[in-house]
Amino acid sequence: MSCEPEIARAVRERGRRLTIQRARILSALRHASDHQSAEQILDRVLDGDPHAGISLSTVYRTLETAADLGLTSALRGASGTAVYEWAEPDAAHHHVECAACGRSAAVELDSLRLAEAEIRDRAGFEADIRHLAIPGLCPDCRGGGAA
Amino acid sequence: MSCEPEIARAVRERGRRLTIQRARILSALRHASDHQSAEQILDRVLDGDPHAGISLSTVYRTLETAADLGLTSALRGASGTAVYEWAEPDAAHHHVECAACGRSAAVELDSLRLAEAEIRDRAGFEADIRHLAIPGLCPDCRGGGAA
DNA sequence: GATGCTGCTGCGAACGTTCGCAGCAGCGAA
DNA sequence: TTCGCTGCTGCGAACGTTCGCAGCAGCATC
Repeated sequence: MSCEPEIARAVRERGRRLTIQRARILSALRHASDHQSAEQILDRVLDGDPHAGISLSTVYRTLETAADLGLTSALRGASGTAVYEWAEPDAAHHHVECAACGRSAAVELDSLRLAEAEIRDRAGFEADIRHLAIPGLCPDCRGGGAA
Repeated sequence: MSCEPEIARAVRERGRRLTIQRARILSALRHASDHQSAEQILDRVLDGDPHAGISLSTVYRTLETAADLGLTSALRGASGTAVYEWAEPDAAHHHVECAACGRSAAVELDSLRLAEAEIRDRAGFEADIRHLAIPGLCPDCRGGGAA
């Protein structure tokens, strides 16, 4: 886990305490290849160390804190289950999620950047669409279900 | 409640059964001036008739069914609590919700229509952004919190 | 190394929502 | 009007998530 010092620095630099739990949870998410639910992250942590004694509450709290710090980003879709990913500053993207099969895809959408500007102009809101899983129907489910 | 025949017709026309519960629930939402949570709707129904004996499960199921039929639209925001509104076909709009105070606003956004087209082109997904409360910070919370 | 502040944690309860089940009731057919 | 099919309902349990609380432990200070 070569990235633990990096995580430690990132947490402490922002004036937060580094706890064993935070290091384990963030490291697990850091090494995950794709979106992870809170429960999946806890499984990963306990997989690495069954005696870690980390609770699900702590996973949720850590992920929320880390999102505040800009280390992770949370993604809440129509399914109700939130998923989390390590925030790569370069890989700013948007997410589409199939309402039927749950499959998700990442897309880079220029029009959503426009939309954020439009929202600021019209309603004065500072919107953040990146943390949103846009519901929809994927090609497969669309083909099978409707036209 | 002059609109009950209208609701009855709308439900039956689409091959669904009209039950007392559905009529009451949809009528309550129809006469509400703004977004209502499932619990608020149940309160309204029981307020009109305390002996109605309608359960929260039925409210949720009815609202989901009605959304399928295009009668209502569900709106799931970052708060986790879903709210529902009567679907006015003319008033297609998008929703922005303040992550800090929960206040929401409706905006008509051309760029989100573009985004739907862009998503179709790039990912093949048929997206529906209208049923989404876009998280953000309202002018008040933005002013008080950050800049 | 010892001490103290306070931010963080685990526990368990509670929230809003969904699901499975057995029974009820709407609506078409007779 | 009666009958039967089956879609709908109420109940209660379960899900994912959040919250309050008391105690623990990171980190700055000495």
